Amino acid sequence: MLTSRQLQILKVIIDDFILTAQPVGSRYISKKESVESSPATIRNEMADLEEMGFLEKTHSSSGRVPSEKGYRFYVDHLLSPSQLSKNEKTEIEGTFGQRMLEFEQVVERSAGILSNLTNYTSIILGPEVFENKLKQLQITPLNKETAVAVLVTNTGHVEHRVFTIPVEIEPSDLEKMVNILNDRLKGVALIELPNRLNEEVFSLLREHAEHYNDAFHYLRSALVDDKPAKLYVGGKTNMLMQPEFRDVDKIRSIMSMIEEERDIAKLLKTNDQGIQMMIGHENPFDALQHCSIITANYYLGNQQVGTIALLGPTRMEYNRVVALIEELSKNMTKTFKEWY
Amino acid sequence: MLTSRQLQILKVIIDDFILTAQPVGSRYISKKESVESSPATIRNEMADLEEMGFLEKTHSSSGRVPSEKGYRFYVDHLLSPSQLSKNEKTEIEGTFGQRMLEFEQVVERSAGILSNLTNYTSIILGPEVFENKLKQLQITPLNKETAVAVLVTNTGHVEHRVFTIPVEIEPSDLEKMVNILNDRLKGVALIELPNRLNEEVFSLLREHAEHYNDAFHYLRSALVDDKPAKLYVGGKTNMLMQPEFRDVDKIRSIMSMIEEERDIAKLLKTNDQGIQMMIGHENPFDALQHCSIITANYYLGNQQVGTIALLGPTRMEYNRVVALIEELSKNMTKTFKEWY
DNA sequence: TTTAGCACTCGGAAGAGGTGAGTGCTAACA
DNA sequence: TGTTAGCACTCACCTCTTCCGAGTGCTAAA
Repeated sequence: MLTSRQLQILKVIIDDFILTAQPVGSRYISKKESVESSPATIRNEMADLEEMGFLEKTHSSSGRVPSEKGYRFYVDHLLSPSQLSKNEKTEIEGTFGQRMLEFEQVVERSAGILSNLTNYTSIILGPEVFENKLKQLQITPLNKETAVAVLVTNTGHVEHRVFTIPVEIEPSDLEKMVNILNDRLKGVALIELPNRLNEEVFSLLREHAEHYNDAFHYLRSALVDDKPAKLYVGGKTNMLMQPEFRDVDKIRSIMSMIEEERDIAKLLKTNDQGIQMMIGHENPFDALQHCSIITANYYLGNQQVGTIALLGPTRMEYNRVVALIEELSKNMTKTFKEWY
Repeated sequence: MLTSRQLQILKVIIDDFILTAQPVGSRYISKKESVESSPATIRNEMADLEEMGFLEKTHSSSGRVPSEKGYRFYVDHLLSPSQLSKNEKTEIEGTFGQRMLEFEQVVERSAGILSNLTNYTSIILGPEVFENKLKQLQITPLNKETAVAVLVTNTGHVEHRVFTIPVEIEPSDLEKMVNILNDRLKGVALIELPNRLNEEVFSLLREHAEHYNDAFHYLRSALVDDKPAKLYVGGKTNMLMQPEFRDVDKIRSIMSMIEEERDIAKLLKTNDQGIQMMIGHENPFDALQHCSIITANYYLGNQQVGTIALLGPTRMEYNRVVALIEELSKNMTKTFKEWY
């Protein structure tokens, strides 16, 4: 167990290193109000903390730097989420005070706020669209060969897909067909659509007109939804301002990963409640070994639909960031609740 | 006027510098097959070329490096667009050989091809949506207060906007209303919609039901289209591989500009036919002073709708890039032509 | 247990010297 | 008159050394 002096010293070191990115020395710590001891005593304590794995040295005669274990201990035991500053409050209230009607808008602005206020990169994982329920289907012919199917879901999300149609289809037939489809498919989850089409609707359509065999085939392909959850990224260039990422190669691997989307999306997809943190090697990706990721989920009603995350160096302002993310996920959840 | 030997030397220098990013010396040039003279002669010519402003030295005893004027002369007079390589051909044909139905898909893949094959950053400016003509309008109520308006245009583009509705509206009334709107607004350009609504439709709606005063107001706001043309960017991280952009600050200003979108969009918006090039300071933005931008337009029918561009260092493989962009803009134009 | 003192370590800045790729200039040559 | 060989010169870059200072660990005294 750590003594209270060790706790204090560890906290001072991490707090200071987060601010300056410079190794912290014993003399400097001794001058802090919160610590009374002399540099020599502090050196002894630091040596102990290093032995326990909470601190590291960059070279044999340098000051101390937090290890990943140190950060982990810090966020688990020493973290006191800070109050939001006036500036932060006004920015959040200014945005969520406005009436927003579109999901994308809320998410995009949230990502913007998060990256603006932190100088880190914000990543928001959107909802899995395929869980949405169909509210209305519309098919609009574009020319002789193609038509566009538009699906509006219960959450106000709009999907569209262009597909080929058999030449023979008549406008009036099409209308009939769309009516049947709407009648039978309303309320069905998008991912279920192709199946439902098979079971119920096919026979029904067949009764009402010819040539539906072909049409059916094409329509079905149009209704298959294989789009992954969308990723909203804010402040991509913020990473370039962090001193630990002055190295172009490091930055490139991180940015490639963000651009790739797939791995990041997988990483963020959790169902856990509250704030989650991954510090350095706690995530499996080489590119993110010097990064920390803080995530929180947001909800639509009681259902968790997406994740809001912040990507920064392991030397992250955890206390500020945690407060911010908590506040934002609350605001998002609240906004969505008002809609439904 | 330049002698043919000077032309040859200039070409060798630029070709080589584009490949290696290293200053080119006289001894090296003299060993090239295409040049017969001795290093001393070449030095004399190089001194002349420098005096004329086509070459520069990085320091007093370094080899020569092309100046922006040099590049400009090169692309104007020495450029022989290269044949596409087998690799390039298969990648393009592989993509455009598939049947693609959606505009976004074509543009996104084109951007992908361009950045993959070049290691530069590709930027494609989408069409101005507001010029599209309305094909079908649909309004779907989401809850008591909001509805989503979906607009399908003649190009298969789908726009949607959530808007507030007055509480009193009945489903059957809504259907009537949508029918009237579709009847009156089909074929109208999106940007014209709000006006048309004023002139013709308002009175018509009024005759058919009460409460349209309010509904009208909200609907109108939903039909205002202020979205700028969309930007499709591919290979954002490619810039980080160019040796001239090892400097994090340079990269940051370039990436911020791309992320910003507004200035880039303005820069790309041209009506000129054929390939356009901006070399270094020929563009007005500080961040892009060491970049070149090659653009070509693509067409929908005879109408120019968007621009396809490649952003790289001034030391760009102009001959390859020009051939590629030409080929791609042709393929895009052709694909779109088949649709309409 | 704490602290003062001291020798020690190491990164980083500054300077010196050497190397090599490249130049410009001059004078001889075809 | 244009071309070329020869040569002195320049400058980036590398390496080696030196010096400095911030910081350490250890020891012995308080």
